Amino acid sequence: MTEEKSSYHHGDLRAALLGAAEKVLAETGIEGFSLRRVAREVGVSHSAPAHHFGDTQGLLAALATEGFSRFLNAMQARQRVVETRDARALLTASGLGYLDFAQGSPALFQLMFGSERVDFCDQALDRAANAAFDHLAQDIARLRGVSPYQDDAAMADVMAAWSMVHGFAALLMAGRLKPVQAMDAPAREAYFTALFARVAP
Amino acid sequence: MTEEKSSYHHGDLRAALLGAAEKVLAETGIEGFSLRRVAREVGVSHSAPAHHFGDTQGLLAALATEGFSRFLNAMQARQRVVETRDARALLTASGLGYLDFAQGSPALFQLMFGSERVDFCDQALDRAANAAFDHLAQDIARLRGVSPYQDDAAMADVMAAWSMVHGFAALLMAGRLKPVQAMDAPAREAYFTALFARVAP
DNA sequence: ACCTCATCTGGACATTGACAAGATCAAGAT
DNA sequence: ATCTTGATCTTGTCAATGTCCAGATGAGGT
Repeated sequence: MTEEKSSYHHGDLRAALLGAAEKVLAETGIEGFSLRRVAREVGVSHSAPAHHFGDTQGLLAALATEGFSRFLNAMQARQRVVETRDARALLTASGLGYLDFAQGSPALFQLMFGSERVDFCDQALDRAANAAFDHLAQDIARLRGVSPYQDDAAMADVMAAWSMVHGFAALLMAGRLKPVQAMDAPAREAYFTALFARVAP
Repeated sequence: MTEEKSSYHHGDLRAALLGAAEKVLAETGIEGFSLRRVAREVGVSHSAPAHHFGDTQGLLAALATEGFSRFLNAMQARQRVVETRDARALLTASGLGYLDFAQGSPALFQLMFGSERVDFCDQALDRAANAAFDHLAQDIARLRGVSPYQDDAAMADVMAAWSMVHGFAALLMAGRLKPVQAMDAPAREAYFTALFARVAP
């Protein structure tokens, strides 16, 4: 974190831009996001980001890629504090991690799932997104004892679990789940856990 | 639909702007949406929309309001073609209508649920959104025989149903439900129906 | 010492949202 | 018949933005 703004070359501008971009995204939201503002935040010229990310889509794609990585971490973090190795408890933990991420980084969550500004043709992004989803698939595989990629019923479990968590998270972030929004964090978790149990009976 | 561009006053500019706005939204998406482009589409000066809607947020709020109205219509339309009066069949029909709307107007769907550019403080918008959700609540009420607003278990059913449909629709629109996207329309409907049945056992 | 090339700067251009002042016109008041 | 009022729409303007382009800078290899 040592400040060194003497040199013409920044040293690690790409990482600095990504960090600033996340800050700007969290502050202004997707719609208010601006390349020039990100550049200002870092203290470089307005067109410096272009060299590293091409255009706005490029920067947002990189940001979303990092987002999916943290998204995966959030699910794994919840699983790490689970005492048992019970497959159902681990699946629920992933769901709670899913919610943790959405509530902790709402703008990033929205960027990853609800924006046309991200280009999923980007290979790194697609890989990161698939890795996060594969994690849920593995949870189902552990629960069912068979890989969803080889068993249609298990794949249906995956789809049901994804849809349920994501719908709950998205509606909550959109402010459309008023009865749930009135709850405090522990009550909300318990409520979600009960709902989530329906998809993996 | 008679063209009359002779007069200085348009006659029903507000409606014309709303129609053009929906067209522009569908063509360019939310991020590419532009007030000036809408004005151009109607053949009117670039700041004419401001008088009717204030600013961009105002127009999008009006657009989202109309969207929720059609959203409700889509669910009701599916229910109308149901032969039986079976409560479960009617709930499923609502879910399929939910999907119809999302797939038929993806940009509008995204505007209504996933954009910060819409101001839900707008009363008309909030009323339209609540009306659409109340419809699902009534489906559950018919199924359970008790109003969700008076019974916590029934409200949990509503939350589960909302989360499931919305998650399925949102992930499908985001291109994240690859196994489902490969299906044709009838297969997709059958698949969703099977998933949806889990939340109302 | 020189070269090469990735990195970063500064200027330019078209487009946008918002604002302000004025033009146009319909409808009621006198 | 003329005036007034207010809603509707236009024109001009400003700052901000994304993208492109030519050029400045300097690190690392030859």
